[in-house]
Amino acid sequence: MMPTADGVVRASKLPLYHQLYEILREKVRRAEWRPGEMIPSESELLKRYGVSRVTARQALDALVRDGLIYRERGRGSFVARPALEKGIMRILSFTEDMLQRGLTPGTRVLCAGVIRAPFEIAEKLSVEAGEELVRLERLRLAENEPLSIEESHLIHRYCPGILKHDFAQESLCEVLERDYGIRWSRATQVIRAVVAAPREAEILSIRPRSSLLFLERISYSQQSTPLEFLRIQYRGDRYALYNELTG
Amino acid sequence: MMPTADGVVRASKLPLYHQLYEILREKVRRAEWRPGEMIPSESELLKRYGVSRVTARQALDALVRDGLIYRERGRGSFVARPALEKGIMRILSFTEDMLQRGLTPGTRVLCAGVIRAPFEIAEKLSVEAGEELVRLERLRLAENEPLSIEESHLIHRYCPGILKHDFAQESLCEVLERDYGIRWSRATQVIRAVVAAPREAEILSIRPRSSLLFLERISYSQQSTPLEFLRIQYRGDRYALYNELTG
DNA sequence: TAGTGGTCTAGACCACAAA
DNA sequence: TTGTGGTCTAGACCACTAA
Repeated sequence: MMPTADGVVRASKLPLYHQLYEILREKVRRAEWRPGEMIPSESELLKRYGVSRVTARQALDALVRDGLIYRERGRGSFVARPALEKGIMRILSFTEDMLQRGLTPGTRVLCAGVIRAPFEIAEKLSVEAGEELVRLERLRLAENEPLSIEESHLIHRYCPGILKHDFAQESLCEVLERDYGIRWSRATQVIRAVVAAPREAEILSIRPRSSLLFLERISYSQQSTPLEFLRIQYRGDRYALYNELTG
Repeated sequence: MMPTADGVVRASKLPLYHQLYEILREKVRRAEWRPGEMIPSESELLKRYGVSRVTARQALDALVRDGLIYRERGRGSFVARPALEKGIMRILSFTEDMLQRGLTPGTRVLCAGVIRAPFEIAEKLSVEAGEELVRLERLRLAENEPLSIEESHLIHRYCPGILKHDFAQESLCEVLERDYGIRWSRATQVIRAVVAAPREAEILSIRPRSSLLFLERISYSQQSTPLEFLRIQYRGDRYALYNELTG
């Protein structure tokens, strides 16, 4: 439900300030303006999009809160430098994560199919036990070396037919967004240290009983519906998480 | 620079919406209204504080973003239930952490002394190698069972004489705040899974080569000076971290 | 001095909830 | 029907920056 072309649609159900916010956010994201560069002033936006000043400011304020732009009185509004994630951990796809770390990502599919939700997973996804889930198990590589095993569980009825894709080539995230309009708004996760089971040790090419960093994550759609339950087991010797805390 | 009494001050340098925000935030914080209870409607706030609707809404929107209130069209604005810390991890003392988890904390001091900063720690604290550091190693207990080993390193010149305290009884955090005026404003940390070394396994009463959740944390004072380098090794079988991610 | 963003106002129409 | 919050407008004055 994006505003068509490049302008706001007054007939739309989406508020004008939200449409304008989306338009400007896309321009920043697509790097239409470079970091540090000035974006159109408020008065230009009023003329360009035919909205009132308050409405335009509502959109701009949201961009400031997102850390995408900053504003200086008397000077203008500017695209922010790629922000240091202010203590907030973002949901990253494996590919994004690897590229940020300067590593080349790779993927092999270990297993892909539909299963009946066991009780403990059904509970986390707020569905009935026995509900159909898409289960996708992938080996993730960094620089062609095994790094982690990811086991995704998606509620099948929200993404029917998704298994026809080859997830060694395509990103699950991208397919969900492109074909099903699903994007993650937030997630909760538990972080543990566990001992590698024999099967996982073999797949990851490590000694049995090595340490693994183990994540269990529930991801929520924009409608705040839990749609994915994810388990990731990272090789303890090759992966660490980084975060910031506030006082 | 709080608004005096209970009203906005038009002569103040602080914007009206910010004054109103502070006033309302205090009322919520002091539990003047109970969670779930309706707060005055916009029209009441306009009359009560003599501001325009846009201004009042600016204050209310900020409270919504803070998670202190929620609003429902046609019904009113209500005090939110105690919010789940929205993805931001806070720096907790061991005691706070245990009490939140409903466990009884305990501490034994394994080692306390002054050392010369080795290179890798000096670097993280931005001091010269060889600078005097207070090193405090503690065993942490939950329900009288070993849970973790904490190794703190503090820059000695910021807290001279701190070792006269008995840290089996006193909290390091509290002593730092009370006697030295030091409080943590933020921290950065790295999270890993490691294999327990023989000494640590013995202290923690676990099998050798068990998995440990390993944190390395640098804590910054209010002046943004790094003052503490902390290593914590948690038993993997008894401890997990929880956090939230944003999309 | 001209242009920018920061603040504030009075008033309007709407969708929605509850009585 | 009444009251609530959601959206939007046109216009105003201000402080600040840069020429």
